Amino acid sequence: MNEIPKNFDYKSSELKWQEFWENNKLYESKPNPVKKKFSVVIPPPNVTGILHFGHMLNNTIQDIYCRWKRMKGFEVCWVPGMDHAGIATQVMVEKELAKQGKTKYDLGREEFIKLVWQWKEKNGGTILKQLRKLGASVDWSKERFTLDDVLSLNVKKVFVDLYKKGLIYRGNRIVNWDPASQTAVSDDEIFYEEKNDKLYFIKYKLEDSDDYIPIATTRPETLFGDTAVAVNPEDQRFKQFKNKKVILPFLNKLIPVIEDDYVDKEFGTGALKITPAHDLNDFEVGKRHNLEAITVLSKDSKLNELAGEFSGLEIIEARKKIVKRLKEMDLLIKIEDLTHNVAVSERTKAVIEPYLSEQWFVSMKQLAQPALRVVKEGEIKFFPERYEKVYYHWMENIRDWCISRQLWWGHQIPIWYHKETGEIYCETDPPADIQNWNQDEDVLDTWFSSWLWPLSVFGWENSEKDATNETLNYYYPTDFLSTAPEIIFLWVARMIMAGMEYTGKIPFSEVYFHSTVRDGKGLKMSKSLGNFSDAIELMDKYGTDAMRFTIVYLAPLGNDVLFEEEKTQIGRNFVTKLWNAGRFLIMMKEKISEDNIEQNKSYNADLIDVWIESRYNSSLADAEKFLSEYRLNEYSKALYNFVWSDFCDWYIELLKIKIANSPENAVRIIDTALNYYENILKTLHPVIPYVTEELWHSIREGRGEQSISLERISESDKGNIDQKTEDDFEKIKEIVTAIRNLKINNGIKASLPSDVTLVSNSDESKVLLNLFSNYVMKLCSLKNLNITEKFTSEKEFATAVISNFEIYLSLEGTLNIEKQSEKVNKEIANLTMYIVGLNKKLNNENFLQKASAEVIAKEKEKQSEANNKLEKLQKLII
RNA sequence: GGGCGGUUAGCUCAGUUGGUUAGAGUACUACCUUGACAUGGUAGGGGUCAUUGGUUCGAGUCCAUUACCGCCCACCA
Repeated sequence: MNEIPKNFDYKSSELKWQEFWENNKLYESKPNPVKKKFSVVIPPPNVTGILHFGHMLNNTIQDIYCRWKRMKGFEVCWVPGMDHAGIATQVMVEKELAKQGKTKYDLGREEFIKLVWQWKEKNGGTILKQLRKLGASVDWSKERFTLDDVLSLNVKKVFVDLYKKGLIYRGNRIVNWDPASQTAVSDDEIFYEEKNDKLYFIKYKLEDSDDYIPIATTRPETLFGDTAVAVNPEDQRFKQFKNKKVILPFLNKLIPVIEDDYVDKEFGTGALKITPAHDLNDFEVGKRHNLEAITVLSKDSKLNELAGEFSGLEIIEARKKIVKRLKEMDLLIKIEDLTHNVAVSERTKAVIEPYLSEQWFVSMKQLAQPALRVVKEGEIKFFPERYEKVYYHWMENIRDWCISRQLWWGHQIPIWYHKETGEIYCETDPPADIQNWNQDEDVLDTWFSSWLWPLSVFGWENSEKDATNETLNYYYPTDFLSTAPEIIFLWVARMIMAGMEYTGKIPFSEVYFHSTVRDGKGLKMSKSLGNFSDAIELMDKYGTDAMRFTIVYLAPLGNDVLFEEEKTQIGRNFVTKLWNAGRFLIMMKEKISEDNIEQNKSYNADLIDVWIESRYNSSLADAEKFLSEYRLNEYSKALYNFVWSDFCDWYIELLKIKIANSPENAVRIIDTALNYYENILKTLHPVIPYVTEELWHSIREGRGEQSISLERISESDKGNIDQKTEDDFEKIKEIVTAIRNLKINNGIKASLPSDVTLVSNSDESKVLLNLFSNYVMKLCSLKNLNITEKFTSEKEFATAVISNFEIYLSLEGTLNIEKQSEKVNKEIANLTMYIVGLNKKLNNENFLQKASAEVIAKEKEKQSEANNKLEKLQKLII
């Protein structure tokens, strides 16, 4: 056997196992009707993506479940892949082009797309390499990309299908227009910025008098598109304007005064100009009152020909000039400062222009119904549960989905317009006489391919063939989805809708929304804030296992993870501890075989064996329970505590003594320990894959198994959980701690052999102690341990009381009487307070009447125990 | 503005249907280079459970209120 280094050399070992797993195709899955399956699809990261803490957490979680289920005997299939990420990718390539002083128009659509593909092949997919480093046990043979042929065909099929069902329509809608990239962006691709602006108060004169309605606006330049002035129906100030018309400045056009609840009486003047083509709310008002929507801005945010003398001007300049002219015409009342939120494009940072344009929409109401039902009826469960409410609210108020994007990178819309007749053709394949048709220029929203992901990765094709598609029928619906809460609507809800619409089945049964990873102060990690740690760098520095363990240990269900580099010590130290425990056991095993002492054939399990068996099964049961509840931090803590405290601090320490005491049982003892250690490695493998694999091979050297990840984790055996033994053991631990405590507090070196007398009247306790006296002596460095019923002595002793034991530590002249009695007095004081409280409770008639008999009995027992202890303590003082 | 979470030791979190003197890890302090591990061992100090009020024999736990933090939705011209 090779010398085992003091620390795990993760740098070389990680790569070794990662390649081993992949080259041997350990995680490739095939439908296996004999086994239960566990299938998961990865939330496809952007092809431009780089692994950050969110990915690390999310993929570690998925890997934990996949490895755990695999080791529980499931046929596990975890499908990896990437998303083409329309805007992100296109913007990235456009930036590269810009460095060469070129734009995409210089290349043309076809060449540009070629270039993006080249970029993808060369630079894309970094994140998949990083997933390998993370140890993700995905099935690489099933890797998919949302622009793969099959997936693209699915996208087209679904578009055509929904179009023919009348669920996709073209409409004039206000969209968030990004003037910089010249495309509509979704609500999720914009953010709001607080901005200081001006609020202009303008007179709109009545047609037949000199009276006017004062309106307030931040955007006077859009007045050319005004088609009404609206007031609140309850606003008494404007009653006389009801059914009247006002004159639009510059154009001298008459527009009606209308009443609508939408208008806030308190804001501005209480009268609002309505510009349906350039404001979302105005558009809604316009629809209610049948108003015309007049576009006065061009796509690059300049006033168009309707603006007369101002046409061709940029917004800001036009605004200045218009205000100046209004003032000259005595139509400007005043200008106020105003702070308000302005929508900004996430990608280009340009101010979003609400713009009326022709876009393609999916009608959502009908699709939402079944998707709402399956969550309400519990067919799909969310963790944490509260996201169900969020989901209901959104689904019940769902809006139509704008799916067209004015981009080149993505799935081009399968719609062709006849050059002459304008007729619309919608099929997956182009029309035969293609020269007479123009295809719609737009591409589909990236989420239009992602919402089919759980179906399309398994070869679904929306045809009769699906019924006999073994892969699809075996793996779909998937079992588990782990994702970020931000994309509950963008992605999760839509996958449920697509699943229900196309298969009548849910796409997954449980959804876990993982924590948001923040910095130590609770701020979201971002490059601009500079509080961004590089996940990969830290993996290199501390080891992947340490990072995986730490981040899971820190992630409570439903709360954020506050991550700081120094916290990585939790995982690093634990991995080291695990490593060294294994190293020690292997060394012991070697040493024992070298000693070559004849072994006893019969070995009877003792209390320590029963205890560790019980603790192992309890911990395993806890771990499983926490996993099933998605309480990952508790799961990792349960294992951490078992390994560190029970196994290393107590079991291994006891084992050293046990072997020294009975070398004729050494082989049996160390083999038992190694067996537990193997079990520990297995239960930890899902969260700490590399170290456990490495150690497992060290332990089982020459026995030919492939990988620990293909081993089985046994069921936790409730029958082997022995609460009585665990309680007894706690008593021993208490006594050991108390004796050590006495030594330290009396200035006796821990290693100095001392005499201790334990006094107890309980036969049961004495039997227990006698069994362990040898261990207690070693653990506390005693030269004598006397167990008796009565004890008196003239010598000086340090004393303590633990449950039904009195402990006397011989001081042999080192006594510190003051310190000693101070300690006991303090304990007596505390105990007395406690007893007073109990007495009060037990003398309270109300309590005796209303509390359950069980509770009362419990309280009485506490009382007598406390009195008992008090009595013993008082005796010590005298 | 509407909705939803959270607030327990310096920090990160547990705390079951109300019933011990509220627990753990970490950080801190002291001691220990004991033949796996100083990325270690042993022990110790540290909390009026955010506020106020209520229900109850009994509240960290249930109800209400306020404050602060966070998230989601909407975005007011």
